[in-house]
Amino acid sequence: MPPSSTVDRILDTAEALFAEKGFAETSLRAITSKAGVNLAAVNYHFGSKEALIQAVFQRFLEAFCVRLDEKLRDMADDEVSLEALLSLVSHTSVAAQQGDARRVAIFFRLSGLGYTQGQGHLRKFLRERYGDVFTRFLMRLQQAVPDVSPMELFWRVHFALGSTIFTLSGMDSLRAICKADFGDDLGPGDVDKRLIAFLAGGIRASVQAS
Amino acid sequence: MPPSSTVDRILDTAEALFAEKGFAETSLRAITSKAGVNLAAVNYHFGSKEALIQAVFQRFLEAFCVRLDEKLRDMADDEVSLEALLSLVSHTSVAAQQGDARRVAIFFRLSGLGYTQGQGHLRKFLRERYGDVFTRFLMRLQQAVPDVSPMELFWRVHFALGSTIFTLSGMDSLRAICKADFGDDLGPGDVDKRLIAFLAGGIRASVQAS
DNA sequence: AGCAAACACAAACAAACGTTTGAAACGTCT
DNA sequence: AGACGTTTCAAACGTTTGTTTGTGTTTGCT
Repeated sequence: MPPSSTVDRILDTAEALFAEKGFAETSLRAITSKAGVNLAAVNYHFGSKEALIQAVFQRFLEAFCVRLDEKLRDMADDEVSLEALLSLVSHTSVAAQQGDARRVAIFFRLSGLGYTQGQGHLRKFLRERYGDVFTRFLMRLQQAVPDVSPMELFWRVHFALGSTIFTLSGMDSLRAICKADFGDDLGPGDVDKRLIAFLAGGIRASVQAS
Repeated sequence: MPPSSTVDRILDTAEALFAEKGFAETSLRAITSKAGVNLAAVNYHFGSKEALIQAVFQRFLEAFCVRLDEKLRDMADDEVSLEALLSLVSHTSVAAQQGDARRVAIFFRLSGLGYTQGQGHLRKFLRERYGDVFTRFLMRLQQAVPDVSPMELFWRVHFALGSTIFTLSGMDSLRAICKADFGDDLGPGDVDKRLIAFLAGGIRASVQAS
């Protein structure tokens, strides 16, 4: 095991508990006792609870953004479809978590919480640190749907982001309901396909005259 | 003013503070001091903090569901377009808050928090109490897009719900960004139009072969 | 071996939390 | 007026929170 497994155990446990209960609802004592480390370890290694939250985010986002950026550069100047770009995000998310679909869901759940909770100082942090990757992705999207004006695209991307975060946040519950109501047991990949089709349809929607 | 203005002042203040900071992050002391009432008033009038949260929800949802149900019955067996149904939700939300767009945003922000936070016992409460109105609305949607299978529609409605909650949760921030980046100062109505177009496009998207 | 830095640990800290208490103030009856 | 139920209020309750402290223990370097 790694030289400092305490740090990793804290990060892993915090990630899971934050996603399950939320930030404020998860105490350091719950994290440390479940992780099997001393209570003071959090403040020793991370400084504070808020710094822990940022560290949890950063660990995923770093991996995700690096991989996404690589793939975007690999595409060079190729023309890529809207669906391909959306799938890219999905696949990169999964790959950045070493194929663990459960952790992908956890991360998006965290994103949703972080996006709405916490006065947005987390959002500013993300924008400053990974804003350029996001901008690069946005330009690719614009190439894929040249008929949609930049401002329209801005809004639609955020609409799509909402769907994604919301869906992946509660995917387990939704899949359970789906199975109960329709008898269809969908895998995570099936949901992804449906979501991407929905998002592509929305982003491509013709602008209606007002 | 009403006979019991204490209850209303608590509800109003709690609604705003919950939306701003989240449930766990908002203390009863913050609510009561801002509302200008005694700390013990919450437990006296509502019983507990959790009961307060439910009361805040119920006040809006009751008004919303009653109005939505009325409008749905008024439509009788008319054929209504998908866009018209989505607009109906939007207009009903605004009407149920007496035209106060700020409070509509607050409510959707609360919905988003309630949907992800709190182990879902709030979601169960909503489903039990207002599930039939939701079902009735869903049947109308199905009529509007008969080509989409029921299960597909189930998923797409939840995708749409995610977009809506997420967007209206952070609409103010997004509008500020939009103004800064594009110089376009959109009103809440403009965002609604764009959101509805996006949702309609997504819900109507053709199912792709897998 | 010996020293210093890094880490783990139990214990305690002050602050904030939701909730309860008992008495004061209020309005409404007969 | 007096008595009653309702509401308000300041104060305190017992927990739980994040953080800090002091003291061991381990680790790596010379």
